[in-house]
Amino acid sequence: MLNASPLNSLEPPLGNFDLERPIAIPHQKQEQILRGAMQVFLEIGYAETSMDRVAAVAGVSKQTIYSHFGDKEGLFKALMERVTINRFRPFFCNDEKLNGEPAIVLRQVAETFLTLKSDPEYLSLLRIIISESKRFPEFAKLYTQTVIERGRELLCRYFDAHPELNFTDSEAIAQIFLGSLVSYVLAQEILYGKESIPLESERIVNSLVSLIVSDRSNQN
Amino acid sequence: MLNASPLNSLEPPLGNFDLERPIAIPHQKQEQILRGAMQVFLEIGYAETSMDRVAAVAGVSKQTIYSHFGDKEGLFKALMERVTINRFRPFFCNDEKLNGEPAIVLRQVAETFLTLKSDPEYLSLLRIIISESKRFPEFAKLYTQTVIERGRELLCRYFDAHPELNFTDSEAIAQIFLGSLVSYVLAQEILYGKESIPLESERIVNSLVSLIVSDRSNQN
DNA sequence: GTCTATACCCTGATAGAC
DNA sequence: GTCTATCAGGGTATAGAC
Repeated sequence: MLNASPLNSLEPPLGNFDLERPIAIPHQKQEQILRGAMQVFLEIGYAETSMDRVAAVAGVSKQTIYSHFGDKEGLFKALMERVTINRFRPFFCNDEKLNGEPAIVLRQVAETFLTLKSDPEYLSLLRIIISESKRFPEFAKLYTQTVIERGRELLCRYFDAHPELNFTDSEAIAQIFLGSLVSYVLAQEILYGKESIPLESERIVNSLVSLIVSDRSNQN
Repeated sequence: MLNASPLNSLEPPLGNFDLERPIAIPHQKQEQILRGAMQVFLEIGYAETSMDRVAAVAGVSKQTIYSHFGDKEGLFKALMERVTINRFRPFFCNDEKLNGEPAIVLRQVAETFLTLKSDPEYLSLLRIIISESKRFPEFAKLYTQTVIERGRELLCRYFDAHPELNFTDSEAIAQIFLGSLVSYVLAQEILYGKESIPLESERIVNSLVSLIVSDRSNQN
């Protein structure tokens, strides 16, 4: 089994991704294969995806895929590592925005996050990460690290810089803040909530912000 | 294709389940098949599950399954309908608990919900509903209806009966309350957050309750 | 390096005995 | 109703020509 692709050769042990490491630039054929693979895997999931279909969509022969990525699992891993990190890393890296009044900053964070609601690629990616979380736990962990852990850290830092918010456990509050947004997207989009129990983003943002910045000065 | 099983014969159009309709009691063989099917489907997902394996686990021949449920899709649908409704319906049906002081009632609701965190069957069910939400949207909708819609309704009714909470949009608050719990379970258990960024249930419950019951009397 | 052709396995589904 | 035996098709992966 060949394993000399730039994507795999320097790969750290599973579940121990280095988020700061720059993504290796693959050769042109590999890029072409990965683009096709992304389309198919994200559309129909791991088990349903056949290598024939990936080859057809990517416009290469099956053997070419096998020589570059070893087997189906190798292809999927290479794809998911690239796509997870590339999609989510930029999202929580712009620290500079977190300055200003809580009501305004938090509203902006929430609204930025909720743009994902109408991003089909993000929705497919989230679904496949959950779907394959048992077979490929490393990508579930990678997601929690890149999105949840980073987001929580950034929010925590902001909360701690604003003692007037009066939080006794800023980590938990950050988790609640992000979690309510994640599950709102999940329920409305992936679980078709918008078809049976629609609820506008704006209402979530308004109520969430008002809960967070509410005056707690006269409480224990 | 036979379709005379009690589970299917009276089935309403897909995506239009009647939550009040009592579940038909299947014959003994059907029960036996469904138990085996549940084990396999919840463990490894729809696409990976083979009818051979279900037959082996259930202790019947493949043909017996086919004569009862028609095909793989029919088996899965019968299973999911039963298991989704049976697992979730009782959860939000005990209205009587929702009486008393907000801080106490809401804490109890949250704690009850979070018992699901250590319920492997619930976790598998949630994962497969999300995994198959594209192929079988009807069960995603069934889930949103039985869990999210019902839960939101109950909470809304409680909130509206307690104007001192000073909510301008109790529906949105209810969504945030339940959503933060759902996503906490998702992140910690299904996405292995507890291995990399553990956070105790108690902290979530404390902060969530304190956010909700916080004094908003001197705000717009 | 990339292609065509193919080996070999396992799948969902069926036929027919009892 | 339930079983054993079997079919046709499509899956991953490989061999060998160029």
